[in-house]
Amino acid sequence: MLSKKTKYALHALTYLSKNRDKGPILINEISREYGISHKFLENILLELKKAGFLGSKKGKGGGYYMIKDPKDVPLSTVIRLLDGPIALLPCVSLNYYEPCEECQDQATCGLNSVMAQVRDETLKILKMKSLDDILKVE
Amino acid sequence: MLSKKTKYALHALTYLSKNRDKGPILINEISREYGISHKFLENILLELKKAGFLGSKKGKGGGYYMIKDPKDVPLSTVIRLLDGPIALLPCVSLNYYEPCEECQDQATCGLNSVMAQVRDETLKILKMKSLDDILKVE
DNA sequence: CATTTACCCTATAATATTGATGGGTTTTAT
DNA sequence: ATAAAACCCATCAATATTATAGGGTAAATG
Repeated sequence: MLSKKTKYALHALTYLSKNRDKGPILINEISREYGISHKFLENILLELKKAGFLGSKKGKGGGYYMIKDPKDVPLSTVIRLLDGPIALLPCVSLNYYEPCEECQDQATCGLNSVMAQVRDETLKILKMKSLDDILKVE
Repeated sequence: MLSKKTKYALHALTYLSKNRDKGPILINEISREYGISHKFLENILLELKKAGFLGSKKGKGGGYYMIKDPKDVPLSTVIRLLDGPIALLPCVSLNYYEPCEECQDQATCGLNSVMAQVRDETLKILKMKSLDDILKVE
């Protein structure tokens, strides 16, 4: 399941995408819009900025704004950033790999190969689908 | 990510599948084999029994044993039983559906439709693959 | 200079999930 | 009758998640 953090991030990103022409947008505006606590959202937006999706401007008239084209923000990247691994097992995670303690031989582990398949199919979709694809209505 | 509970369940099931000819098998034997606490495993085996995968016999010479053919135990069923929903959003879960608070219109929600796709592809694999498929070596 | 607003850090608490434990009951074989 | 083992109940411990709060600093605007 996606965490609220990730959902909030996606909400914020879609909101900022829809309002790209309006210049910097206040944290407060977004948090009010979606009922997210100001401070919690602050952290999320900061992460999104550090990841290169958003820009920001301080001081009066400041706020956050999209840097990237929504088409260039795959859902997989957002989910990984906020939620971590997409894979169902650490031993099949591409970005957060860890060997599994129990299984002796990964190459011949039946579960490993099934979960690698699941990961591949999931990623195929989440990499293809971008922010732009969920903008329609939301 | 799969919980330890689910992983333990899969381990127990594969162990019992491999030893189907040996009659009832002690909780202790399985817990020693995989380093799972006896009590925790007890709960898991009980759930698997109630779900109809396992049978049990009390008293001396008792233990747990497979009832179903491993071919008839899809991974999706085991995961759902122990871990709950497979979907990434409650609003696209087939077995644990809940509407999402934020989104106004599910029919036109872009995220909903993407996650439904992911669910479908994931389920396609996890329904097709059974316990039997992960028995090879493990 | 004063105000605004993002930025950064810490801490806390409430809640949920996950994993583990302890103690006792019932069934069964010998 | 005794011992073995599943069964059942309650609770706790550890961890992660979600959210809130407070304090301040830095930059930009007017």
